[in-house]
Amino acid sequence: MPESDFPDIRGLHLFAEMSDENFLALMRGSYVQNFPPQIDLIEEGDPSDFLHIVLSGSVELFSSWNSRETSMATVHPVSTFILAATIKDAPYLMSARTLEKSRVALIPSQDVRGVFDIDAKFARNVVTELAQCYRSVVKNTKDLKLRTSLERLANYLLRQQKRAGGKAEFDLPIEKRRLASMLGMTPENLSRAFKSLQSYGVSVTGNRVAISDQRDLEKFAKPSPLIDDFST
Amino acid sequence: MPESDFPDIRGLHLFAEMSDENFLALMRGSYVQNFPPQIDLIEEGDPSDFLHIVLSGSVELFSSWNSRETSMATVHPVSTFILAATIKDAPYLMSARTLEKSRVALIPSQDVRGVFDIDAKFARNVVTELAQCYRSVVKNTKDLKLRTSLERLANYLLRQQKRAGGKAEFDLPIEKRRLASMLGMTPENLSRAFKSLQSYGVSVTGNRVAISDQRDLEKFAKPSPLIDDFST
DNA sequence: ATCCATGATTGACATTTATCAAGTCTAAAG
DNA sequence: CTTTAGACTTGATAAATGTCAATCATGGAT
Repeated sequence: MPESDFPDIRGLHLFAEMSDENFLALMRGSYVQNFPPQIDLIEEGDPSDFLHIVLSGSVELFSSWNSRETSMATVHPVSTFILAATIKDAPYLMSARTLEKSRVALIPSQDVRGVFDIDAKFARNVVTELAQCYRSVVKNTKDLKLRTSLERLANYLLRQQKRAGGKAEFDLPIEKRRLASMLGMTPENLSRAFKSLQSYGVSVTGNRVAISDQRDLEKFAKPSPLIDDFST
Repeated sequence: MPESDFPDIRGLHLFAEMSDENFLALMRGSYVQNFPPQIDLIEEGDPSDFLHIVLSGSVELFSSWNSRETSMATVHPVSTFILAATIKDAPYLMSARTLEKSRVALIPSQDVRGVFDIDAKFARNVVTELAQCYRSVVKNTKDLKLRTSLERLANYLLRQQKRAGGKAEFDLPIEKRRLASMLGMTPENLSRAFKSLQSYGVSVTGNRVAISDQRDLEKFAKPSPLIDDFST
């Protein structure tokens, strides 16, 4: 791996506090690769040989069963993915593919587990990261089970708006078909859901979303920190 | 906490490998309490002051939003719950209530975090436990998003059957209304789903389930280790 | 033993969501 | 500039799921 990539990785909370020695040991066995769009990086069920880090571009995590497929998450730079499988030395539960041209670092799982055992700071941060991931998935489950698809979309828009700086207008960061799958609905249904949200002041043209009546949309969406907050 | 409860807790993988000294330090600040059925132990949103351990009885984890409620998991002895909140020092994402008369140990979260920082073995096992929890929730999400309610029920029955020893007959370990909520459906729908599964050789009387044609049910349910296996 | 509260079931119906089949739009390639 | 492939949309329809109301168990309490 070129040393120019070190800072990005070191900047991740996960790697920020470990010793230089251990960090370099991890980097030594790792490598970086550039992938074109729509390339499968991981297939669920495979042994978890590498911890992956998206350095640029973006990666979709998805799962399949019985010839159905669903989007589980989109990973943006700079983030790791499939940490749990790496730590547990268990098969991947999700597949991964690039959405666009992407640069991905690969750290051998064995090395990660090795350093985990000897570097307490790293171990500490692995735990924080895992706890964070766990809580994200729990929130997602609550979103899925407690809300209708229309409510999920409304709250998604509010989350996205906040993430984009809170302005009344912002761009959807992913394709609508993928968004539909993330929210657990069909693309057709998403189209109709956007239409229904017009009554609450939401208008969409292409990827651009405008929220004309913030108050009204929030009254409908009823966002909750215990489902919609990123951090906590 | 009475010393008689120590072995049960020490027997948990989470606490099995830490030093005696640190284990006793944890126990020193902890206490045990007996609760009647249907008592709220935790309300989501509260600060996570204690790591909880079910010693006997059983506890339901559930969540609410907009006056709806959903069952997230049932915790059986001997297991901890809400470890992630404790470690992150973040508010609980789920509420908890006893389902039956239950004995619950409470370990101050601050102590858990303290020992976590000085006991590498404990830290190691916290990570394993968290990774396990994370993967469980991911499997649950796949179950919810990739399967219809009928398929979820069929696979639930197969999992329960395996857990009960693989016999053709076994008992449902929870109320049907709660099962319905766990599976993301209404009690009425669960009733109809059981009826629909008759065509695949499933018969239910009260809590007793009998599977007459294992092959047929599996052909319909299409269980997958990446969704239905407990361990991996 | 009877009563009563609670959960489970059933039927009728409404709502939500998915599916299928056209279409429209858009952006990149020739 | 035109073509074309893919995403998006729309309408019609079907399937799945939820709601409401009534009824049927079942197991404790009196």
